[in-house]
Amino acid sequence: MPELPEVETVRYDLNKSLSGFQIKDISCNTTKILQPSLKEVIKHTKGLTISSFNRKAKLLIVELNKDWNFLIHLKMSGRLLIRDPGGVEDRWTRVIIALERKGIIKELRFADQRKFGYIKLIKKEELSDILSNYGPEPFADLSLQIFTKILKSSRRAIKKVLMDQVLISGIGNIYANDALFLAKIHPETSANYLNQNQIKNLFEAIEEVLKRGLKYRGASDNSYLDAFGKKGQYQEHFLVYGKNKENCPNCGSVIQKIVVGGRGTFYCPKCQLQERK
DNA sequence: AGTGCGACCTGATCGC
DNA sequence: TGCGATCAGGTCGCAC
Repeated sequence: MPELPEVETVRYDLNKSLSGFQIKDISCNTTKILQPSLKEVIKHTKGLTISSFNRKAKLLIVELNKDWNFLIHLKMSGRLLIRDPGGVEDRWTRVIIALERKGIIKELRFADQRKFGYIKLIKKEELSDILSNYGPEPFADLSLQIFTKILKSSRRAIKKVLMDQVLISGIGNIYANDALFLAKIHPETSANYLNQNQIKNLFEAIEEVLKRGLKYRGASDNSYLDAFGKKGQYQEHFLVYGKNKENCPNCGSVIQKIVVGGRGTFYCPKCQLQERK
């Protein structure tokens, strides 16, 4: 679930709340989530201070004041929670990072029902190599011109292209569905079949749905919670995602569910006409 | 090379 | 009611 708007919401709040905090201790009850190992991570990071929280695509980057970064991926069910020690329990807590700043003690907890997510300690110098595997970032380096080039170079279904992190950063299943609806494009249309007008509409639709996601602090259709343990609200504003058999908000037709790239895909058969596979 | 698909996990929900 | 099957979706590794 966590896509660009969800990860960005978490990043923003963590950056505001936990920058300048020092790592006092770390615990972990699910070995593979904390990499390379609890022992190694403690050895290199105990006593370091968090400089800032950054983001690339759906990846959260915690910059420490020495030569280290944490890379955190929430995958489907991961949560990062700011808590007071001894306060509420969070189900599925896997890693706890104990933090302190000017006598204030906080915990950053990583909770993940399905254990797909991870916290990985890397050397700062490894970062640019890792980030080079991700495409341009919407609102930053993805321009209409670059977007056009990306679509022209692939015959794959447009929805798969939108969700391919190598080509474009940050778009997942929810926002891909809603952006294609907003642009009135069928999700299985070949990317390189779209004309310039459609490309422009889609480019603008992507920015629009991501902006809505950010405005509503993410979509909590399933397990997503923000850094304070609160739900986002974008699920109240879904256009077609998850609305199988409901009526199209635009024309009233019945929304269809198909599978594209192994993912549930929702569209209006009237507004988003199939053009070419 | 480009593409597609199963595996990784768990819990909620569905169907019989 | 109870139990097994199915579904959810981000990314990696492998197969064609």
